[in-house]
Amino acid sequence: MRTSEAIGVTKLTATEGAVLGLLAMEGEQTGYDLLKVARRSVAHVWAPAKSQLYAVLPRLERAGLARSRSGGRDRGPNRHLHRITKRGERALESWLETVEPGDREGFYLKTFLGGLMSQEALVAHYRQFRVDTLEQLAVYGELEPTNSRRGHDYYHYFLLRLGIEQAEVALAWVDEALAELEG
Amino acid sequence: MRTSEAIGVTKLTATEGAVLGLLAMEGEQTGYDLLKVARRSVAHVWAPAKSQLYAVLPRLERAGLARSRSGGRDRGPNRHLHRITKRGERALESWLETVEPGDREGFYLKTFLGGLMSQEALVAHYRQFRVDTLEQLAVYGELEPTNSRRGHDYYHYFLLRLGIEQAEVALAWVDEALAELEG
DNA sequence: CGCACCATGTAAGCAGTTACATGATTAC
DNA sequence: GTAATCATGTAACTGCTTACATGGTGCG
Repeated sequence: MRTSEAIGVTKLTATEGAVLGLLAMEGEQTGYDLLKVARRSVAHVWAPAKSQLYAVLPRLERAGLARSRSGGRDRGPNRHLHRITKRGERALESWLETVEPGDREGFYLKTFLGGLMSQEALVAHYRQFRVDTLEQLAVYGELEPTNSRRGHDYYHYFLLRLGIEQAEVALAWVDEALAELEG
Repeated sequence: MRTSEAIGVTKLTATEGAVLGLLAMEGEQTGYDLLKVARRSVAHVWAPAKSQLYAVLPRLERAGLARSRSGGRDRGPNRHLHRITKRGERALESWLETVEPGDREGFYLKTFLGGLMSQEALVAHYRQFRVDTLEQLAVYGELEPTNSRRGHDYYHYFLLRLGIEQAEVALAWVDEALAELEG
């Protein structure tokens, strides 16, 4: 949120984007509910700590991207129901459509919220992920022939193999996904 | 370093372990050199920022795990040559041999330094990684049948597939690695 | 009676990034 | 000249985790 109210769009961090995305997907929620939702849906991609979530919500509110109201309960601690604002929706859309080369976490998060963006934007993310994966494979391809398989290199080679295999699977996956999304 | 000088062993964070590991592997180094070494070796597993490295080195020194001397150069900024101490070696060994369930980053880092630990400790790390991978697969196995492939689930399914395929590759990889290490 | 769940947060520390700041040496 | 490399750091954030703190509700 450190930037550019001047050009009318607020830049979001991943945490902010994720929370706004959940609010957009799920509607008005308490912090507690957001945590539960996150844990049973995005968890393998993004798993915020309780303290982190409760820190982000007021930040979003101060920036005018979300608003909260005290929710209908008389007992126990005040429930704060949070919802995304129009400004928040604009910021979310702009964040969702921004492709960041090399940002794998961002890719997972944004494509998890794929239903909130245009087809073109989604495809652009997948295409960038494909490029990133190819670059990763190229790095491994340079490393591999320099590995002597002796001394410390013996141990490094195991990890190199895992990296290569993971990248190859990712490449096959992204090609299939692109075929389906663009097909 | 927040703990237990009382029992004689200092617990290390991942960053501290990684730096001590590099010092143990490469011998006396400047911060600058450590950065370069890290970038051409561990980079795909652990890639510290410059500011991070320069912050850790004095921390290690204050804890008596590393020592530095002004290195032989008259010009430019002082070169600080860092080396691991006996205490550092003990702390490193204890960190290396500690298996942390579910800590994938830690697994990568520690097995990268596999040459610095016993065969048994190394195998224990791989075995735990196998268990973690199976657990991950079990989580995906529960998620998959609940996915409707409609609405937002349509987008989540892509990520679920990637997760499953990555985990399957990891499982095959760890089995092969264990066969080689235990064989 | 105790435990799990609802619901909110604060505090403290490390992890990691980007930007700022300085200044010498070496190679083109 | 100027760019890269050597070599050191500081400042300011955000991200993320663990531990602390509080208090009501509902179930067995």
